[in-house]
Amino acid sequence: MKDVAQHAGVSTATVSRVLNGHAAPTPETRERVLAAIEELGYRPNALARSLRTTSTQTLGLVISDLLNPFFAEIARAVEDEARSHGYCVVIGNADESAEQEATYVRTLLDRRVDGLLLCPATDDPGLVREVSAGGVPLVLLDRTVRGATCPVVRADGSEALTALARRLVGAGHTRVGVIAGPPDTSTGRERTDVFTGALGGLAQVVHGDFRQESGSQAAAKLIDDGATALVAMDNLMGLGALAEIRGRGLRIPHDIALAVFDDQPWFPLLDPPITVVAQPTVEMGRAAARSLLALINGQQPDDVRLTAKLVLRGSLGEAEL
Amino acid sequence: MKDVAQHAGVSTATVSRVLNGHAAPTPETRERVLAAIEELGYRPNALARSLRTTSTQTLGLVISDLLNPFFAEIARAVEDEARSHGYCVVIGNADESAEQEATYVRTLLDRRVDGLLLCPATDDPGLVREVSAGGVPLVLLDRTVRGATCPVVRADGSEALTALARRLVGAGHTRVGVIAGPPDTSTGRERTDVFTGALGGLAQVVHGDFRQESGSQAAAKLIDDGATALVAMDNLMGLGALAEIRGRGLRIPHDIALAVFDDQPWFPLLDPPITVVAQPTVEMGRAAARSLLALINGQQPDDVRLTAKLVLRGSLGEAEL
DNA sequence: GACGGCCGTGTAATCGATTAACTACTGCGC
DNA sequence: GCGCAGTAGTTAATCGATTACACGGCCGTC
Repeated sequence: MKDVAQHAGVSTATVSRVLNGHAAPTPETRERVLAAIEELGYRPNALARSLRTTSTQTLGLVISDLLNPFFAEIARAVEDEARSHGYCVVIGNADESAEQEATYVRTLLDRRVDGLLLCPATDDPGLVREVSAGGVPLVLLDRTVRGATCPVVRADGSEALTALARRLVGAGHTRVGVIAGPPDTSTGRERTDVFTGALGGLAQVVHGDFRQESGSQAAAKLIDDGATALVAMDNLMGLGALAEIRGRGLRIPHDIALAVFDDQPWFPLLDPPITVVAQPTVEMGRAAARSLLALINGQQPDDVRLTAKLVLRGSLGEAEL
Repeated sequence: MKDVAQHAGVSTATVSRVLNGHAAPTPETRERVLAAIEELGYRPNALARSLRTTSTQTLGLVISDLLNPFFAEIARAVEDEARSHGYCVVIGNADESAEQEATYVRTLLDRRVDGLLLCPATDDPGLVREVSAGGVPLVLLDRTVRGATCPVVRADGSEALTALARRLVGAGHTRVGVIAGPPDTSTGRERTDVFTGALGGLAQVVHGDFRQESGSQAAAKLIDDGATALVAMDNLMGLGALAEIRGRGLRIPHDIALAVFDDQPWFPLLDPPITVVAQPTVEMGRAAARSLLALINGQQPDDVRLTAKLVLRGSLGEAEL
């Protein structure tokens, strides 16, 4: 910056003013400064600027698993929304581990992100408190924690799950195997509670960990126990269940029905296409980013609750259509 | 930091030494400082530290599309490798747009990443030159550019594609539709060249843009032109082709054969499972991160060329088995 | 013609760390 | 008792920006 100033025959203050679009500098001075910048290929140091202004124009996003298309879509939406407001997003991959999640959150705080978007790995409010104590704007996404005091953005699947349960009962299923998420996550618990409640005793629950392998294992157990329908509460576990079903040579929906929480672009291409509860991922990501930006600007955004929809496609059998 | 120093009755220099594990401070002093840090909940400001040390312990990664599982896997692998060396990764999503790619690269440079990993959207070496001119360590990943002067990490699919072509010819296919990538990307061109060369005149090529929609359109055109086999040069275009095939009620492999470049976890679950050329994504990501770290440490890593493998699964028909 | 106001720039303090150079103290040998 | 080496800790410069305040020139008014 000093070089630029010297080159243009002005002080660094003037260079800074030109850079930040202040009213002061003469058009002529401005021109000289811009020429010098161009000539020297100068680019301002964002670190120094942030240090001085205490604003990084950066949002932190800590998600549970980048390989899960659900979170990838959310990340993408958050990024789009943030960018359109001049913010940049730094993504942290917690890998469904509370420990790694904490590490990432701290790293992001150390780098002074202007706000943080978090998909908490567990119910534990400890980390959320830590962030709040630091006074950093925080919005929870997809999942919440016990006694959360910050805005939460998530999808409500109750209606869709209730409708799904009704279909299954109506189709005469007697044992519905539920491949549930971890009981220490809000989404894991809530979805399972609503769904088993609506099934009224027909449900048999096995908990997985939101990963493919656990889906296969849970499916195996449930099939062995005589389940006539399987419902996976997350798309990766759904993939695992599907693999197990195929591995055993069972046919959907003839031998067993299947439904999955979270849609995927390839679900409609299976034979039969998979019935799902589809979350509005893009909306969730955008809404979360908007809430966080509002919080950063001193407003108090409300919680956002979007609605997940039941998409019937055929994997439950004719009964559904 | 001043607060901590005051609290512990020492100077900021001493606090800094404790923080950085310097030899100087007495165990007793160290203890007092750590206690003060603990008590005040102090966390060092990474911006200030980086400004002073000119090292951010951060790698930039600019990929073409986060929603493409191929890149998501790479990102994941890069992150793992980087983290294990104490580095953090900032991901930028270029969305297959050269403009957005340039924006991201500049943003990352402004934030003074210690090194940059780039999956270039096009062949154009302009951006690569810009980065090199800035003296920032750079490694190209998956794709290269014309006259690249930096290390490149990629997968070689020639062997697999040649074998694939041989199978198709052997099975008696007369018109093979190739859904190619953009001709201004190295992967798009190379894969197509090798494959059509090996097919010796049986190939009909339509270019897509590495996205699902373009895959469907290309497939439609090729099917209309009487293709008996379709090969998509990227997994998203493969997904699009599959959708088009299903949409027309065609059966694989009876009516048409299909193979895709890039594997996906759900390809084996289709009926029939899809034959693919599988790239070693995790290896690629790790290798790229390692090369970049080597470059940062002043070494001169070689280009890395990994091998993609043909995985036969059934979507080419009995001929393949 | 002198004075007050306004405008474009420059000077210098500041953000929060790191670190070279210096100071103060301890203890040892002669 | 004195000097010297060695060690623990402090002072202050520095990284590259932003910005409050000061300064000097120009113009209009009485």
